[in-house]
Amino acid sequence: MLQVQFIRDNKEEVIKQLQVRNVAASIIEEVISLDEERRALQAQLDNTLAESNKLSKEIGGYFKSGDVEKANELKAQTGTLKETSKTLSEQLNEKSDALTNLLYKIPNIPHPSVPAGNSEDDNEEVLKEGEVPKLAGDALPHWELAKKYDIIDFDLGAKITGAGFPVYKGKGARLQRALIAYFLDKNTAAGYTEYQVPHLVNEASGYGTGQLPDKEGQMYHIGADDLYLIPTAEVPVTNIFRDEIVSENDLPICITGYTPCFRREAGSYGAHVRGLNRLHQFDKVEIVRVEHPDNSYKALDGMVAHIQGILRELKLPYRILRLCGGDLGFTSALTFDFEVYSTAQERWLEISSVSNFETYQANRLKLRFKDENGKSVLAHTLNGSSLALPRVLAGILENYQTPEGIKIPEVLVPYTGFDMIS
RNA sequence: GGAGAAAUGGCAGAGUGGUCGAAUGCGGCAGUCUUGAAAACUGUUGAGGGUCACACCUCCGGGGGUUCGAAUCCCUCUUUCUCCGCCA
Repeated sequence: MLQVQFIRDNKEEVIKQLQVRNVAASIIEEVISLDEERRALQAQLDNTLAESNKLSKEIGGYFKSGDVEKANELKAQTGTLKETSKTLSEQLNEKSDALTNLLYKIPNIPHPSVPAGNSEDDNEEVLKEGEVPKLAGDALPHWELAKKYDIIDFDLGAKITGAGFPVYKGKGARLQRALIAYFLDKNTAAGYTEYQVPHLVNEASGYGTGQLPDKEGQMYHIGADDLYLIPTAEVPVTNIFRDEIVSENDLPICITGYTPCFRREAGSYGAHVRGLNRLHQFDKVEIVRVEHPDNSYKALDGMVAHIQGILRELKLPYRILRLCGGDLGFTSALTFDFEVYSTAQERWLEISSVSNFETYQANRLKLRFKDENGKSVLAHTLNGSSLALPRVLAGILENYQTPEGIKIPEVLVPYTGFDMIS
């Protein structure tokens, strides 16, 4: 969430910049007035407590010196102070909660380079690269290919669990494993440390990265234990740093991790969710960075370049989009989406999303570092997929299909142990 | 799952219901000494709110309670450790 202090100090600017995301100015006004009320109550409470602390000390003194009468006299005075402080702290809690809840509803301030816009149609294409292969007229979409070569079984997954939980078989399963290993190797070679993290998280972690409270319906919830299945590794990985103060020398912190991801995707249907296009469970390798604020945009560029490198090696046609205000994720200040061209479906598939959250997550997480003056400063957090497996797989199947079978991208052959699915 | 013990500052580890935000050691930082470093010595060193700056307030795993006053007493939750059971 945004920092109240920042909103207070930059009110007009905040209002203006949030208009790109259609946030009403009245909400900001409300934050400011709630904060004022909160601080006024805090001051009153503090004074009341100070008074009663003082009295208690005096009473202690009298008891020590044996002046019980005087002590009891003072004791009588504490009653009303106690009442007052109780009422005040109740009011204060109410205000603080109201303020926090309101702040939870305000999205991150977009970076100045974020274009205005309402939907994905307004995203700005910043780069397009790679050759779209010319396929034979009878080129198949990946779900047909999956069936033809018996490498992914959607019906079987539906039988065991439900729609959106595919079963990978034989070379299909091996290709998945190869991709995970390849991605992790690329990331660790680029300086990211590999982590294995839990796939279920508690409520506090959900709040830490901003999935809660507003995206509650997107996560699977285990009621009996009050845990959530992770929708992305971002949640457990970023929460490693919840309530942490790291040393400035430790920055940047670069972590990569592979996890399955679980998303309810309620309300999704139709042709766009066919095959691997949208799943309830899928695999993803994620990169997460904790950065010094001065360096975070440079780091974002570095992450974009890193993912470009992977896509070039895979020889997949892709493009990079700068998300517009309307399509930008709630917690992000600037996001680049990567899309791979699906030749058989003749459409672009999102395979990565790389974002700088600036201090938005760090403020919720209380993730800070000590600067050179010994002051605690909120760090910047960034993350990106490198990469999401299903759509990369779809892209490979569709773009690498030949009459003889599906060729395996060269860089993956050492990982798969075969160069053709036929 | 059953029985017991514990949770204190970056770490280790004291703490009697009343100047305890907390002894002491280690670590960190600054200084003295040194050509430099080490050692030694001196000082400093938790977080948040609040203020122009002070004052002041809150925090000793989380939440609640007793009390004029709680790190210290009570309840509850969580976590860790030991023993038993089960188990990849």
